[in-house]
Amino acid sequence: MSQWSGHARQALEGAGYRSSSPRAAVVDAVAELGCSVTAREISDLLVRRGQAVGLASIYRALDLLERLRLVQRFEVGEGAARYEPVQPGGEHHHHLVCESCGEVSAFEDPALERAIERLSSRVDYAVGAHDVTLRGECPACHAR
Amino acid sequence: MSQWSGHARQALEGAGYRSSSPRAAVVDAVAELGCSVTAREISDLLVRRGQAVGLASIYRALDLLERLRLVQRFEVGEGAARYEPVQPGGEHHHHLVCESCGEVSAFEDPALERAIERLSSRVDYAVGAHDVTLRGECPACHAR
DNA sequence: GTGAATGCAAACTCTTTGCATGACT
DNA sequence: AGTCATGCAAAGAGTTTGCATTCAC
Repeated sequence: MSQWSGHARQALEGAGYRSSSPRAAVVDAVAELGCSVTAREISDLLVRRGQAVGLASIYRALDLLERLRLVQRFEVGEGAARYEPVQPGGEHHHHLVCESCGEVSAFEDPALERAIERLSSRVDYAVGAHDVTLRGECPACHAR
Repeated sequence: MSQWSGHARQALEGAGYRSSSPRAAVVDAVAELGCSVTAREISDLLVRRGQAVGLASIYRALDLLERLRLVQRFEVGEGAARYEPVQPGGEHHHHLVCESCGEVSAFEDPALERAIERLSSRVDYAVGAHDVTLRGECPACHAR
């Protein structure tokens, strides 16, 4: 994951963007928090660390990272957008959302990826990305 | 689709909810607009028809329909939630979103459903629902 | 008649934007 | 020096909530 932050900084620089410390702090926070982060969570982490960055700048940084395809934005229906680092290798995962407690966890499934790939070549859209969300109850909530 | 509105009204009544005309109008609007509707789109349709219903009541009705699993809520990243009727038979589809013009269209794919089903039984969540979004360019935007 | 549903307006949350200040190259 | 980036505060959009009124049963 730390390898992602290097990748991201390099990509930003290569695209001609300045490497200011607020921006770098956001990149680090995304790298550290990893899968499924909220703008507010990034802000909270940076405040705790004493590197507070204005929320507006966090959104601007995330927006930029998204345009450079360094993060992917998605929503699971809590009103807040979630972001996660895009791995340079292309590996990626999808999400399980617990409808009781809101927990978001990740899974990978090659068979699912293959099905989506085959499907993508069949539809009339030029498909560039996809995401899958499974909803249900996490083991902890289910036990009750 | 009209069969859905009957199903929905019956389910509402059966669950002990009053059948007021604003609520019925929302059900009809969802049935008519079908796949992928926004609260504002419902409101606009009802205004055009002269059956205007307050936005708050539309949200309350949608919320209720969702709790009764008569509609499913999802978001494709435009800030507004989308809703669609849940067919009693269980047939369902997923969505293609054009990243250029925002158009949302639907597709079905049995192979994808099978992959998700197999996957669902393997994860440690009790999976109750799923959704898949493919993002890319629609044929019209791609032509440019 | 009684409790549920509605409508309006105010409140909230998340996100974006305008603008003056400050920082990289 | 010249931009680009930041921070703050205000503006926006979507959604929710409080409360008095209306309506279904």
